[in-house]
Parts: sequence; C-alpha cells; structure tokens
Amino acid sequence: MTDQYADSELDPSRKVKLFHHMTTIYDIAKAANSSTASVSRVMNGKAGVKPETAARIHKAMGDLNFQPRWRVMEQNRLVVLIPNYKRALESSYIARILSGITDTAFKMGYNIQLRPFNTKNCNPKHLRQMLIQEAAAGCLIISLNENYFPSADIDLTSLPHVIVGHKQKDNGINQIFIDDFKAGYDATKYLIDIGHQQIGIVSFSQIDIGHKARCNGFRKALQEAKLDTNESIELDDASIDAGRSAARHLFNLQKHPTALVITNEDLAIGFQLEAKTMGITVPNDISIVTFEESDLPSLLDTPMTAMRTPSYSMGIAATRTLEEQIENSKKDKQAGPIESLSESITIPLVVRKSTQKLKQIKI
Amino acid sequence: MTDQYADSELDPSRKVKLFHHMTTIYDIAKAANSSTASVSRVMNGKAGVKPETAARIHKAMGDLNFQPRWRVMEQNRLVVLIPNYKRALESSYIARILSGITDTAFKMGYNIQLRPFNTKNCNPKHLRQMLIQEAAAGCLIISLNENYFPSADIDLTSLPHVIVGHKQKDNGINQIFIDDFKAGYDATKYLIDIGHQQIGIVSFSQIDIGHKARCNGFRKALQEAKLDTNESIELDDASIDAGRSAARHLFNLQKHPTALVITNEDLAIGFQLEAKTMGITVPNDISIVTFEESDLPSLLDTPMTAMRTPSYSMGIAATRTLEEQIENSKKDKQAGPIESLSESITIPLVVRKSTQKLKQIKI
DNA sequence: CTGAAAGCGCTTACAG
DNA sequence: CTGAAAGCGCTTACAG
Repeated sequence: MTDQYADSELDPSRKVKLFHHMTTIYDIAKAANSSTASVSRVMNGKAGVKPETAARIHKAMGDLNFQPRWRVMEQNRLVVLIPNYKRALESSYIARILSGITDTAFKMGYNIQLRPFNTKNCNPKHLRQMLIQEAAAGCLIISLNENYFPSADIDLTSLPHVIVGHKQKDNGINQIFIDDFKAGYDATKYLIDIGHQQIGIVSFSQIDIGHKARCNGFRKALQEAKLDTNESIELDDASIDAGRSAARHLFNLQKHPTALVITNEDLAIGFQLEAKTMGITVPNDISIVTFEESDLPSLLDTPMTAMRTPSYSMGIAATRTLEEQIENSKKDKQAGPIESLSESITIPLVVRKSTQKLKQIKI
Repeated sequence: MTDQYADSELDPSRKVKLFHHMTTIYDIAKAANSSTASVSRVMNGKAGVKPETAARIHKAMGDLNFQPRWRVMEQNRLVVLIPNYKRALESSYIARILSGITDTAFKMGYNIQLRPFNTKNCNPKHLRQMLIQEAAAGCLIISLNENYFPSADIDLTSLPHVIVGHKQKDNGINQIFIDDFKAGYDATKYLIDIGHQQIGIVSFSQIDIGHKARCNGFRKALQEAKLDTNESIELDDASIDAGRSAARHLFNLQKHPTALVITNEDLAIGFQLEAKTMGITVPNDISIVTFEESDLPSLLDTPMTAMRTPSYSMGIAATRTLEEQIENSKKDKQAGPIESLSESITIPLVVRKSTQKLKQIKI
C-alpha cells in the first residue's frame, strides 16, 4: 500500500486508479481484441457471439482473473436460514426439509442460498436487508422452536417468507408447522386406547423440536382419561446416550410403567437399545411410542411405533407457498395488507412392533 | 403489457421508461424524503444514517417493493454442485459432506450457494460462467462416480475448485476422494486374516459410490491369498430392499460363503435384516463387512463391521483446500501454472459384531 | 456477429 | 448525518 502511494506521487492523476484498479470488462475487451459489448454478452451467457470471439474472451477472463464488480440481478435465489449449530445439516429433520426445499426450488428454476440463522437478525429490517444483499426473491427459515421471533409486534407480511418446522407466535408470520401438541396427545391417546393406564414420559428439558408441546399433549390426554403420569424423566440432552441413561434409570426403579411416550427418536433409540441390553423386552415388558424424523426407528430390531414427521413434504409445501407469495408480490405491487398464513400439520401415527395391547386386565 | 404500450402511445418519449420502469433508489429517496446516497448506505448496511432516516427508507423499500437492479459483488459465496437426483440431500453421504462444507464455510465467512449438478456443464468455460453469474469465489463439487469430467483434456487449474467424494481421472483437477480400491482390498483382507476362505460379494451394477473400485479391491485381495470368489451377487439397485432380495437369493442356495463383503450400507442393512428374518445368525452363520456413511449400521441389532467414510471431515478438508486456492489466486494474479492437487483418503475399518473368526478349522 | 456510444442504477468523495 | 454531483462498471439499442 505504501509503495503504491509512493509510486502515485510521481503521477498524482493516477492515484485513485492505481489504488482501486481491478480488472474490468474494458480490460478484457482490450486483451481479447473485442468490445465491452461482447464481453458483457459472454459474461451473461447471451447468444450472438462467435465461438472464437467468446473463446478469446474466456481466455482473457482466466488470464486476467476477471470477476465483475456487479451484475444485473436475476432474483433467482431463495435464501434458506439454517439453524446455527454444528453438523446441523446431518440431522434428518433438517436434511429432509432442506431436501424438499431444494428439489422443489431447482424444479422452479431457483437456486438455494444457505445462511446460518442468527437470532439477532430476526426482524423485518434485517431480513429485508439480507434479501437485498443476497439478491434473493424470498426466504425460508427452518425453525427448531417457537422463539425465533421473540418480539410480539413483528410483521413480516411485506417480505416473501415462510417459516417451516415448529410453530412461532402468530403475529404476521407465514408458517407451516407440526402440531406438536396434537402429536403428543395422539401418541398418548393411542396407548390409552390399547389399554395402558400406567404411562410414563421421557423428554428433553429444552423447548426445541416440540418437546414441550408434545409433553403438554401427553398430559392433556392423561387428564381426559383421568389418569396420572406414572413416571416422568426429563433429560438435559436429547441424544441416543441420554436415552440409554433414561432406560438405566427407569429399570432400576422398583416398578416401571407399562407404556412410555418418548419425545424424540434419538432418545427412543437409545432407550430401546439399552432396555434390550438390560434384558427388558419391548413390547412385552413395556410399550414405547416415539416421534420420528428418519428411517432409523423402523429399522431397529424391534421397529418402533412412532408419530412420523413428513419433513420432505413440509419442505415442498413451504417452497410452493413462498413461490406463491413471490408471484403475488410481483403482480400487485401496491396490494393491500396480506393476511398471514399459518398452516398446522397433523402428523400420522405409524404402528409397528414396539407397542402392544396391555395383557393383564384387572377384573 | 398491451395497456402500457397503449398508454405510451400518448407520450412516445416515455415508451421505454414505462415499459422498463421498476423501483430504483431514486424512487426510494423521493418517497423517504432523503437522497440516493443515504438509500445506498442503508441498502449496504453501512453506518452513518440516522435511525429515523433509515426507518423511513426501510418503510419506503417495503411499500414500493424495492429490489436493487445490481449491487457491488462481495465474492463471499462458494457454489456447491449437488448430484442432480431427487432427495439427494437426504443421503447421509451427501448430507455429511455438505455439513462439513457449510460448517467450515460459514466459519470462514462464506455463504453457500447450492446448484444442481449438470454433466453438460462440466467444462472450464461453463464452470467459469457459473462462478461469474453466481458471484462466487470458487466451487465445490460433490461427486458420486468417476465420470464427472468425461473429456480427457480438461484443465480446471485456473478456476478455484475442489471435487470431493469419488475419484475423477487426473487431468488438471483438484480432488479429495476415497481410495475405494484400497477400501475394498482392506475389507476383504480383514476377512481373510480372521480365517475365512469362502468369501462372497454383494454389489451394485453401476459405477456410483465406488462399488466397482471396491469390487476390484476385493478381487485383488482374494487373488493375493490365492482364493476364488465364492459367490458374487450384483444388483441393479443399491437399496435396503435390494439387500433383502440378495439375502433371500443367497440363503436359498445349497451352500453359502462363510463371509461376505457388501459394497454399501443400504444393501448390507437389508441383507442383515432379511437374514435374521430367515433364521440366519450373523456372525455365527456368516460374517459381513460393509461400507458405511451413516450411524445406522452401528445401531442395528448386530452392529456391523464396516469401512467408515469420513464424509464430514472430507467436506471440511475440501473447503479448506478451496479457500487456499482462492487466497493464492488473489495474491499472485499472474502466477505460473498451478499443480493440480489429488488427495486420496484411506478409510478405516471399524470392527463391530457382524464378523468373527472362522470357527471350523480344517486339519 | 460486432462495436461505438448513450444510458442505467448504484456508489462515493466531498462539502457542509 | 446528509445530499448534490461526479464517476463507476456494466448493459443495450442501434447501425452496420
């Protein structure tokens, strides 16, 4: 830098030029013995340039390390905000939603721009700025819990967006989310319907991935059936290992419930694996219902009964909804206030081998 | 459109204006009672605009549906080319590589741009055009087989790029890939070392994900030990269901090998599950070694012995290598020819419960 | 298919 | 913190 300034003292008029100089289409045109018009056409992949000319231009671009300073935006991007933790894309929940999003977006001609999600940026101002900076037509947010938009008076209706996954408060937000309360309720109701009366729950202490709402559904179902929670284990971790420790804890008690709701698949997998190691037979000794996002629960030695999240379809639905918003905002630029969309998804129960009717009926 | 033209007939001078008119920063400045300079500052998130002014500008942007026609590029993107098939991102192989890429790229301050991979675009000209169009500093290509760059005289050295996954021919390409031949060899060598002499293979008829190279490694190991392939099953599909059908086929034969190499995890999972259903005990009746990309093989009832692909680390390594290339190309713009990098990865064997020493020793 | 030249929308150095 | 104005690099209508 110092050198450049020193040089430029010799020729003050070149000061700015020297300091700022980077390759422009003018340089390319010169090097390729062509014009800026043709370089521009090649840059943008437009037809009507002789192959030889295009080749010379491409060569010059490579030789001079050309990168344009700006270009006309095409708005062919959708930004997807990814939960900001390590190895996030390996979670089946996120991978499947994202898979639904990319498959649909690619088919529609959009590209996908991934960005880490940042709680601080969850307001209309920052989101709009991000869309502008990324030249994006809209954004999709994969949510893990209900706290993505903490402010009560948020209103995103003027920005094309869809939040997909778990529910946010209903304040001017477009979202497609799992009805976790109902899922918890349905899972529990099923156990009650097949005769269980001593039902416990294994859950996670954090609000993420609907654990809390699932627990509330669980309690509601027991209440309606006038039953008490038999055993409730709450863990600080929602991993396979945590599930194993829950099993050790439960089966070292004097008595244990005849059925269990486990609020996510990793906990359930760990629990069932460890139960087996301890000589407990599922479903003979205990029935288990869980919530699943991958194929794993169905491939265990005892395939598990589970509430199944349709993550891939949710990704597709979210992308289609976003596309509608984008098209609408193109049509009537001065349209009146748009109603925000809030679509709740009821997820199905898949009955497999980890549950069975209660055998001992008291007379 | 017709209406606009009709209107414009009244005032020919406005023809172009009317047809092309979209909101510009000039309109925003007017609506927000400010100047284009301030609008530009707000757009780019620069400091030095009074909050109230910025708020007026943001409001105007929302009201007028503003999107800039272009902006100064920041080259803060990396393009990742994703294999172009449905639900690609759900495959553990791709998800984990991508997870390594995004975690590393985000940490470095890059964003990730996803694009479907297209065989036709696999030449320096199209790749360069794509980098320009996406305002990207470089690209990462997740490869499934060796045929991504069919042309023999390709030379990508002037473009920052890394191909990660399975090997391409070595012609001016930077790549990080699994040594599938050695992996097949090592898996087989292990079975031989623990006493097996009747060893079969279950594989896939396509070239993808290293099946062919793994088979070649398998044959080489048998050859060296002067053994013949006991049974070889080649399937047209590499799914869990195909694995199940392979098991039905094998165990309906009069005799079956004492050990088996299965060239991917889905085939192996299906095979082992079906074997169990048929009353075959692994590893007592047959030992199985497979190749794994997810946690699934380790969570089965009989956890499987497998060659483990370090996909996440490969994603990290590829991103770091790409970043080095980008930094180098920034430093010396007219540097001489760069040597292409070709890094082969030897993957480890994880011994679990699906293999055991051969019991019956012939005297 | 090409290039000279006008024009576009955005950025920025500068003065206040 | 602001705006008038010059300037930037790219695009495009037009003529050939």
